[in-house]
Amino acid sequence: MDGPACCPAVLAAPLDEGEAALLAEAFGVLADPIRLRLLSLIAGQPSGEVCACELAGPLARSQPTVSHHLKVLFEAGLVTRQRRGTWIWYRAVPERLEALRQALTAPLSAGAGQPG
Amino acid sequence: MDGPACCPAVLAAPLDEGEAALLAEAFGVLADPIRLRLLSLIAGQPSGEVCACELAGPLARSQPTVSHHLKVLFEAGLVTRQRRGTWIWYRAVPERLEALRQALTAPLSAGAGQPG
DNA sequence: GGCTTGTATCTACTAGTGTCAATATAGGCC
DNA sequence: GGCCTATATTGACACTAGTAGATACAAGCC
Repeated sequence: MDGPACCPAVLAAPLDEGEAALLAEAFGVLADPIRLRLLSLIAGQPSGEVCACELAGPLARSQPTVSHHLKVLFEAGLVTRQRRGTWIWYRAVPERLEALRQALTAPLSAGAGQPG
Repeated sequence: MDGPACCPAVLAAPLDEGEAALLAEAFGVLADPIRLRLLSLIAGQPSGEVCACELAGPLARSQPTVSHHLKVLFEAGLVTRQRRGTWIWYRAVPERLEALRQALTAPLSAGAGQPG
Protein backbone atom coordinates (compact mmCIF):
# COMPACT_ATOMS: atom_id res chain seq x y z
CA MET A 1 0.00 0.00 0.00
CA ASP A 2 2.94 2.35 0.37
CA GLY A 3 4.81 1.76 -2.86
CA PRO A 4 7.72 -0.44 -1.97
CA ALA A 5 9.42 -0.43 -5.33
CA CYS A 6 7.34 1.32 -7.96
CA CYS A 7 8.40 4.92 -7.65
CA PRO A 8 10.15 7.44 -5.47
CA ALA A 9 8.32 8.96 -2.53
CA VAL A 10 7.25 12.10 -4.30
CA LEU A 11 3.98 13.44 -2.87
CA ALA A 12 4.74 16.76 -1.28
CA ALA A 13 1.14 16.87 0.04
CA PRO A 14 -0.15 19.73 -2.11
CA LEU A 15 -3.63 19.92 -0.55
CA ASP A 16 -4.13 19.04 3.07
CA GLU A 17 -7.32 17.57 4.43
CA GLY A 18 -8.83 20.82 5.65
CA GLU A 19 -8.13 22.76 2.49
CA ALA A 20 -9.58 19.99 0.39
CA ALA A 21 -12.73 19.87 2.52
CA LEU A 22 -13.29 23.61 2.19
CA LEU A 23 -12.75 23.58 -1.54
CA ALA A 24 -14.97 20.54 -2.01
CA GLU A 25 -17.74 22.23 -0.07
CA ALA A 26 -17.42 25.32 -2.23
CA PHE A 27 -17.53 23.34 -5.45
CA GLY A 28 -20.43 21.36 -4.07
CA VAL A 29 -22.47 24.54 -4.05
CA LEU A 30 -21.86 24.84 -7.79
CA ALA A 31 -22.58 21.16 -8.39
CA ASP A 32 -26.30 21.67 -8.91
CA PRO A 33 -27.95 22.81 -12.13
CA ILE A 34 -30.62 24.81 -10.35
CA ARG A 35 -28.04 26.74 -8.37
CA LEU A 36 -25.94 27.37 -11.47
CA ARG A 37 -28.95 28.70 -13.30
CA LEU A 38 -29.93 30.82 -10.33
CA LEU A 39 -26.44 32.21 -10.20
CA SER A 40 -26.35 32.97 -13.91
CA LEU A 41 -29.80 34.49 -13.72
CA ILE A 42 -28.77 36.75 -10.87
CA ALA A 43 -25.34 37.61 -12.16
CA GLY A 44 -26.62 38.22 -15.66
CA GLN A 45 -28.89 41.08 -14.70
CA PRO A 46 -27.91 44.42 -16.16
CA SER A 47 -29.08 46.07 -12.97
CA GLY A 48 -27.03 43.60 -10.96
CA GLU A 49 -29.96 42.35 -8.97
CA VAL A 50 -33.12 40.28 -9.33
CA CYS A 51 -36.32 39.99 -7.41
CA ALA A 52 -36.79 36.50 -6.02
CA CYS A 53 -40.22 36.45 -7.61
CA GLU A 54 -38.51 36.30 -11.01
CA LEU A 55 -36.42 33.28 -10.10
CA ALA A 56 -39.00 30.64 -9.26
CA GLY A 57 -40.70 30.80 -12.65
CA PRO A 58 -38.12 29.81 -15.27
CA LEU A 59 -36.59 27.01 -13.22
CA ALA A 60 -39.56 24.65 -13.14
CA ARG A 61 -39.13 24.06 -9.45
CA SER A 62 -41.38 24.76 -6.51
CA GLN A 63 -41.01 27.90 -4.48
CA PRO A 64 -39.60 26.08 -1.41
CA THR A 65 -37.01 24.37 -3.59
CA VAL A 66 -35.85 27.62 -5.16
CA SER A 67 -35.78 29.25 -1.76
CA HIS A 68 -33.65 26.39 -0.48
CA HIS A 69 -31.11 26.78 -3.25
CA LEU A 70 -31.00 30.52 -2.78
CA LYS A 71 -30.20 29.90 0.84
CA VAL A 72 -27.35 27.59 -0.11
CA LEU A 73 -25.96 30.22 -2.45
CA PHE A 74 -26.40 32.86 0.21
CA GLU A 75 -24.66 30.87 2.92
CA ALA A 76 -21.83 30.13 0.52
CA GLY A 77 -21.38 33.85 0.05
CA LEU A 78 -22.12 33.67 -3.65
CA VAL A 79 -25.12 35.96 -3.42
CA THR A 80 -26.45 38.60 -1.05
CA ARG A 81 -30.06 39.45 -0.42
CA GLN A 82 -31.87 42.59 0.55
CA ARG A 83 -35.46 42.98 1.55
CA ARG A 84 -37.09 45.90 -0.20
CA GLY A 85 -40.71 46.20 0.77
CA THR A 86 -42.56 43.04 -0.01
CA TRP A 87 -39.90 41.57 -2.24
CA ILE A 88 -36.39 40.34 -1.72
CA TRP A 89 -33.65 41.23 -4.17
CA TYR A 90 -30.62 39.09 -4.81
CA ARG A 91 -27.19 40.19 -5.98
CA ALA A 92 -24.24 38.10 -7.08
CA VAL A 93 -20.87 38.33 -5.33
CA PRO A 94 -18.35 38.01 -8.14
CA GLU A 95 -15.36 37.90 -5.79
CA ARG A 96 -16.57 34.54 -4.54
CA LEU A 97 -16.61 33.03 -7.99
CA GLU A 98 -13.25 34.64 -8.64
CA ALA A 99 -11.82 32.96 -5.56
CA LEU A 100 -13.02 29.59 -6.77
CA ARG A 101 -11.69 30.32 -10.21
CA GLN A 102 -8.31 31.01 -8.70
CA ALA A 103 -8.39 27.67 -6.94
CA LEU A 104 -8.49 26.00 -10.33
CA THR A 105 -5.53 27.95 -11.58
CA ALA A 106 -2.53 26.69 -9.70
CA PRO A 107 -4.15 24.04 -10.32
CA LEU A 108 -5.44 23.67 -6.78
CA SER A 109 -3.75 26.28 -4.71
CA ALA A 110 -6.24 26.25 -1.80
CA GLY A 111 -7.37 29.28 0.15
CA ALA A 112 -10.56 29.64 -1.83
CA GLY A 113 -12.95 28.14 0.65
CA GLN A 114 -15.31 30.24 2.65
CA PRO A 115 -13.11 31.95 5.25
CA GLY A 116 -15.90 34.14 6.61
CA MET B 1 -45.25 32.58 -9.56
CA ASP B 2 -44.44 34.73 -12.61
CA GLY B 3 -43.89 38.14 -11.12
CA PRO B 4 -47.08 40.05 -11.81
CA ALA B 5 -45.95 43.45 -10.65
CA CYS B 6 -42.54 43.40 -8.99
CA CYS B 7 -40.11 43.83 -11.86
CA PRO B 8 -39.74 43.77 -15.61
CA ALA B 9 -39.36 40.43 -17.38
CA VAL B 10 -35.63 40.56 -17.55
CA LEU B 11 -34.21 37.02 -17.49
CA ALA B 12 -32.61 36.45 -20.85
CA ALA B 13 -32.08 32.81 -19.88
CA PRO B 14 -28.29 32.88 -19.51
CA LEU B 15 -27.86 29.15 -18.81
CA ASP B 16 -30.25 26.66 -20.31
CA GLU B 17 -31.12 23.39 -18.67
CA GLY B 18 -28.64 21.25 -20.58
CA GLU B 19 -25.71 23.57 -20.09
CA ALA B 20 -26.42 23.83 -16.40
CA ALA B 21 -26.62 20.06 -16.07
CA LEU B 22 -23.28 19.56 -17.78
CA LEU B 23 -21.58 22.20 -15.70
CA ALA B 24 -23.11 20.89 -12.49
CA GLU B 25 -21.86 17.42 -13.29
CA ALA B 26 -18.38 18.76 -13.92
CA PHE B 27 -18.31 20.70 -10.68
CA GLY B 28 -19.70 17.69 -8.89
CA VAL B 29 -16.52 15.84 -9.76
CA LEU B 30 -14.58 18.52 -7.91
CA ALA B 31 -16.99 18.52 -4.98
CA ASP B 32 -15.17 15.81 -3.09
CA PRO B 33 -12.09 16.31 -0.92
CA ILE B 34 -10.57 12.98 -1.87
CA ARG B 35 -10.82 13.77 -5.55
CA LEU B 36 -9.40 17.24 -5.05
CA ARG B 37 -6.46 15.81 -3.19
CA LEU B 38 -5.96 13.15 -5.81
CA LEU B 39 -5.99 15.79 -8.49
CA SER B 40 -3.53 18.00 -6.66
CA LEU B 41 -1.34 15.01 -5.94
CA ILE B 42 -1.29 14.01 -9.58
CA ALA B 43 -1.01 17.49 -11.02
CA GLY B 44 1.68 18.47 -8.55
CA GLN B 45 4.18 15.90 -9.73
CA PRO B 46 7.33 17.33 -11.27
CA SER B 47 7.39 14.41 -13.67
CA GLY B 48 3.73 15.06 -14.49
CA GLU B 49 2.61 11.59 -13.55
CA VAL B 50 2.11 9.38 -10.51
CA CYS B 51 1.89 5.68 -9.94
CA ALA B 52 -1.48 4.72 -8.48
CA CYS B 53 0.34 2.90 -5.73
CA GLU B 54 1.45 6.28 -4.39
CA LEU B 55 -2.07 7.63 -4.19
CA ALA B 56 -3.81 5.24 -1.84
CA GLY B 57 -1.43 5.82 1.04
CA PRO B 58 -1.72 9.50 2.00
CA LEU B 59 -5.48 9.73 1.61
CA ALA B 60 -6.50 7.43 4.48
CA ARG B 61 -8.98 5.63 2.30
CA SER B 62 -9.22 2.04 1.19
CA GLN B 63 -7.85 0.94 -2.16
CA PRO B 64 -11.30 0.42 -3.73
CA THR B 65 -12.38 3.89 -2.64
CA VAL B 66 -9.33 5.53 -4.17
CA SER B 67 -9.80 3.47 -7.31
CA HIS B 68 -13.40 4.62 -7.48
CA HIS B 69 -12.45 8.28 -7.25
CA LEU B 70 -9.73 7.85 -9.83
CA LYS B 71 -12.32 6.41 -12.14
CA VAL B 72 -14.59 9.40 -11.60
CA LEU B 73 -11.71 11.75 -12.40
CA PHE B 74 -10.81 9.66 -15.42
CA GLU B 75 -14.32 9.60 -16.80
CA ALA B 76 -14.59 13.34 -16.28
CA GLY B 77 -11.50 13.74 -18.43
CA LEU B 78 -9.52 15.33 -15.62
CA VAL B 79 -6.85 12.63 -15.62
CA THR B 80 -5.53 10.03 -18.03
CA ARG B 81 -4.07 6.68 -17.13
CA GLN B 82 -1.48 4.47 -18.71
CA ARG B 83 -0.61 0.94 -17.78
CA ARG B 84 3.14 0.41 -17.59
CA GLY B 85 3.93 -3.11 -16.57
CA THR B 86 2.35 -3.93 -13.25
CA TRP B 87 1.58 -0.36 -12.32
CA ILE B 88 -0.74 2.28 -13.68
CA TRP B 89 0.40 5.87 -14.03
CA TYR B 90 -1.92 8.82 -13.87
CA ARG B 91 -1.51 12.21 -15.51
CA ALA B 92 -3.54 15.36 -15.05
CA VAL B 93 -5.30 17.03 -17.97
CA PRO B 94 -4.90 20.74 -17.27
CA GLU B 95 -7.11 21.76 -20.20
CA ARG B 96 -10.09 20.27 -18.40
CA LEU B 97 -9.52 22.36 -15.32
CA GLU B 98 -8.94 25.33 -17.55
CA ALA B 99 -12.30 24.76 -19.20
CA LEU B 100 -14.01 24.72 -15.84
CA ARG B 101 -12.10 27.78 -14.79
CA GLN B 102 -13.36 29.57 -17.87
CA ALA B 103 -16.91 28.67 -16.94
CA LEU B 104 -16.52 30.69 -13.78
CA THR B 105 -15.25 33.70 -15.67
CA ALA B 106 -18.14 35.05 -17.67
CA PRO B 107 -19.45 34.35 -14.89
CA LEU B 108 -21.13 31.20 -16.16
CA SER B 109 -20.69 31.19 -19.88
CA ALA B 110 -21.35 27.48 -20.39
CA GLY B 111 -19.57 25.24 -22.86
CA ALA B 112 -17.26 23.82 -20.23
CA GLY B 113 -18.95 20.53 -19.61
CA GLN B 114 -17.60 17.26 -20.89
CA PRO B 115 -18.38 17.31 -24.60
CA GLY B 116 -16.52 14.16 -25.47
C1' DG C 1 -57.45 44.76 13.28
C1' DG C 2 -58.02 41.10 9.23
C1' DC C 3 -56.85 39.76 4.42
C1' DT C 4 -53.65 38.94 0.67
C1' DT C 5 -49.16 38.21 -1.29
C1' DG C 6 -44.16 37.11 -1.15
C1' DT C 7 -40.63 34.43 0.95
C1' DA C 8 -38.50 31.32 4.37
C1' DT C 9 -38.62 27.21 7.25
C1' DC C 10 -40.15 22.62 8.74
C1' DT C 11 -40.90 17.88 7.72
C1' DA C 12 -40.82 13.77 5.23
C1' DC C 13 -39.65 11.18 1.17
C1' DT C 14 -36.58 9.73 -2.25
C1' DA C 15 -32.48 9.42 -5.10
C1' DG C 16 -27.83 9.77 -5.23
C1' DT C 17 -23.11 9.01 -3.53
C1' DG C 18 -19.03 7.88 -0.60
C1' DT C 19 -17.33 3.97 1.74
C1' DC C 20 -15.44 -0.67 2.41
C1' DA C 21 -15.31 -5.99 2.22
C1' DA C 22 -15.17 -9.35 -1.07
C1' DT C 23 -14.12 -10.63 -5.52
C1' DA C 24 -12.37 -10.31 -10.24
C1' DT C 25 -8.94 -9.03 -13.58
C1' DA C 26 -4.26 -8.10 -15.29
C1' DG C 27 0.58 -8.47 -15.35
C1' DG C 28 5.20 -10.16 -13.69
C1' DC C 29 7.92 -13.89 -11.87
C1' DC C 30 9.02 -18.69 -10.53
C1' DG D 1 1.35 -23.76 -15.60
C1' DG D 2 0.85 -21.62 -10.45
C1' DC D 3 1.70 -17.84 -7.29
C1' DC D 4 2.06 -13.06 -5.99
C1' DT D 5 1.16 -8.18 -6.47
C1' DA D 6 -1.38 -4.09 -8.36
C1' DT D 7 -5.64 -2.28 -9.72
C1' DA D 8 -10.55 -2.46 -10.95
C1' DT D 9 -15.25 -4.00 -10.16
C1' DT D 10 -19.23 -5.63 -7.54
C1' DG D 11 -22.44 -5.45 -3.83
C1' DA D 12 -24.22 -3.63 0.31
C1' DC D 13 -24.68 -0.11 3.54
C1' DA D 14 -25.03 4.55 5.59
C1' DC D 15 -25.28 9.14 4.97
C1' DT D 16 -26.18 13.22 2.28
C1' DA D 17 -28.85 16.19 -0.48
C1' DG D 18 -32.70 17.62 -3.73
C1' DT D 19 -37.58 17.94 -3.74
C1' DA D 20 -42.32 19.38 -2.60
C1' DG D 21 -46.41 19.94 0.69
C1' DA D 22 -47.64 22.19 4.74
C1' DT D 23 -46.76 25.83 7.59
C1' DA D 24 -44.81 30.12 9.51
C1' DC D 25 -43.21 34.71 9.07
C1' DA D 26 -43.09 39.43 6.98
C1' DA D 27 -44.92 43.33 4.61
C1' DG D 28 -48.52 45.96 2.23
C1' DC D 29 -53.38 47.10 1.80
C1' DC D 30 -58.27 47.38 3.16
